[in-house]
Amino acid sequence: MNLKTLARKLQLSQTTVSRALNGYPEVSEATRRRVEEAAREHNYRPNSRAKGLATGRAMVIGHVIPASTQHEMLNPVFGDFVAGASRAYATYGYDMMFTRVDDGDEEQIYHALAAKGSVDGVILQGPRVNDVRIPLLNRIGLPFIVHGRSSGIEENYCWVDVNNKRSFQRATEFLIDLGHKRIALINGLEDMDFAHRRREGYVEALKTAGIEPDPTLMRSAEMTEVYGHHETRAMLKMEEPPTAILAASMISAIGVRRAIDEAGLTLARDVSVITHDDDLSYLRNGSDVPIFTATRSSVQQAGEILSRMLIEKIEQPDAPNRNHMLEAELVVGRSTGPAPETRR
Amino acid sequence: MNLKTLARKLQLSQTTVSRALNGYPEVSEATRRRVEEAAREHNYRPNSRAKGLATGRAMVIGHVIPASTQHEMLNPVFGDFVAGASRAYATYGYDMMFTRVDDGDEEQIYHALAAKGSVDGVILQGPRVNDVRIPLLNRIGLPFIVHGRSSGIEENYCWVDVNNKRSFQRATEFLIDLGHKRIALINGLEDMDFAHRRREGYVEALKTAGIEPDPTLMRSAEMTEVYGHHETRAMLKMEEPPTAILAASMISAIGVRRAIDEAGLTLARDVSVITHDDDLSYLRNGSDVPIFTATRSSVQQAGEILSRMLIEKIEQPDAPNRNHMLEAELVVGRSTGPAPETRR
DNA sequence: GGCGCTTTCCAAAGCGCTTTGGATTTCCCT
DNA sequence: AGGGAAATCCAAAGCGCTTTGGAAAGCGCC
Repeated sequence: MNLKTLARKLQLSQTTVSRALNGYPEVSEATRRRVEEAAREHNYRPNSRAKGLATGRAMVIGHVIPASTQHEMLNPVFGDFVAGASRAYATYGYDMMFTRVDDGDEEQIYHALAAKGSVDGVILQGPRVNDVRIPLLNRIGLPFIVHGRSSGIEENYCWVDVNNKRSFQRATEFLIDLGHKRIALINGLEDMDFAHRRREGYVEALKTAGIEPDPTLMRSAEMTEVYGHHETRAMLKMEEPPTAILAASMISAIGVRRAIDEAGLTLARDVSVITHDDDLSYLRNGSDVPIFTATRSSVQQAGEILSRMLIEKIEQPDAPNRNHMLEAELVVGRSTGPAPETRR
Repeated sequence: MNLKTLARKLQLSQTTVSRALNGYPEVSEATRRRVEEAAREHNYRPNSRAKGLATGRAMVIGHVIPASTQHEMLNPVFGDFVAGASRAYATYGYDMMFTRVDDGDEEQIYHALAAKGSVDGVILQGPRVNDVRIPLLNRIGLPFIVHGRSSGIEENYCWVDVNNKRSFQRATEFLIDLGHKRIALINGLEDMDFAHRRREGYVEALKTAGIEPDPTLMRSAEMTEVYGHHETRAMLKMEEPPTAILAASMISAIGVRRAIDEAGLTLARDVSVITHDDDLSYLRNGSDVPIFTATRSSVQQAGEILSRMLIEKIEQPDAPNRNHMLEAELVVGRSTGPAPETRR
């Protein structure tokens, strides 16, 4: 069923039917009702490609997912983020499209998306330090918004980010206040901007407290469970092992915990752990009492805010770029306690 | 840059340029090269909506994601599945589109997708027992493939599934062979087909061994960490607690493990655990030695097979429906041991 | 009754591509 | 040289929608 046959069936012109369905005022309420009725009955929906061609709008938001460095899609954070984003899309009538990109082809892909006109805007996930995609997108002129920021990029762009530096600074201070001096950081990949900032916060808190940051206590990699386990096990075997560990995600914290258990140590008593908690639905930080002391910020909520802002940007291209900083809250759970030395 | 201006620039007709770019033989190699060169130089890409309108193909695969019962998207499995699928899409030139659907609107959504023509086919994720979406899609005539199967649906359809029944049957037998008699099942939601089948396998193994299934040892809910923890804690407080637990996913198994630790018991020695392992990239079951004994089947691989089969179906609509059964392998890790009674 | 205004509708152009049906040129062979 | 096949190109229609620029009808008003 297409417009033409529907119009013929109704003995009306395509124009009138189209206008009736799109809420234009030039059509009487009576015919509008008649048209809507018929549309429902015949299960008519305007062909999205034709509509897009005519309007120049795709009503689709693009997500470009790096493939070989597998961060984004495989990271459990991805699902929650997308769930949040989809909530906003659904209310505004947008669909979301994912395009996989192999490393190095990024410039290509963005050019292609813009030229093909298959999306009205894109969400830039997982920004790195000095991320070239930002100037690229500005140059191309495709509306975009960044989930996170990019240190080193001076250009003006739209972003939503968690205050990663502050939250890890606070977490570190919290441990210092508990008497810890050997505090390890099991960070994400530090070319990722969020990890870069977290490290800054961690280092700054240490320095402020007069503790010299120890490079052997700072690790960086993709935030898997196995990674958390591996690094913790290694560090616990050190001559002066850490008494506290900052982990980058719930998943890696689970690995940290496994290593602590295996070493015959007790969480909180022997080794304190603080993790960042993205508040993932499938991996809640406990039910009533949090398992881990954590810096918490819902990535699902971030997704929703982000996509809403992008849609606003698409619909009002000339509005100035907006930003939104989310503060992570520090929730105290069962994984932290006074430093062992302090106790004696 | 569009076809028209590109053609004008080349002093050629649109027809010739289009044919040159789409590999038709009616154009000389010389002009083809000239055209390709110019297209590259001007960064020309055919507008996907216009192309779609003309060809009747969207080159997009749809994923419909249930929203309120949040299983699919939030489940960490989602990311890995999509990553696998995207690999196939990328090689065949398809994009993937996600549409969020609130409960009850499913019929609507599929009708809309088909009528709007915004996708060439859909992947049906998370089939339930007696899933009405299958007859619906058959009726609508939109190409689709099911990730899993649906018990109770007799219609002919295309699917890829893990042999869930067999794998849980084997896992249960494995525990029985170790002397366990009180074996608990912490299952997923049992209106989901995969969970339904796992339970069948579990029950059948028990009965075959002459063990009467105990309803108090069978739990069912969404497979979160907190759920695994909660049910395990409850069961360990029973008069006759289980000596072995079958968990439905790595995430819930982590919760199971946490409850065992908290109860002061030791994994494998006091309580054995087997889990299903979807081989998620961020949640590998250990590095060299598996953490958990598990039935393992890569969901990423499933995604790839599934999307490839769907594309084949789209490109050859008249080919008969194909199916693909994946066998989960049983990997023995450090979470299982002989039943406590047996040891004395 | 004729004028202007609003209401209601329509024919046709245009979005950017593919594809049909032909036209033109080149080439080879007898 | 002439005829047919092969190679190369093109004009125009069509995909299904929106939107422009009017036209027709209905209305009150002087």
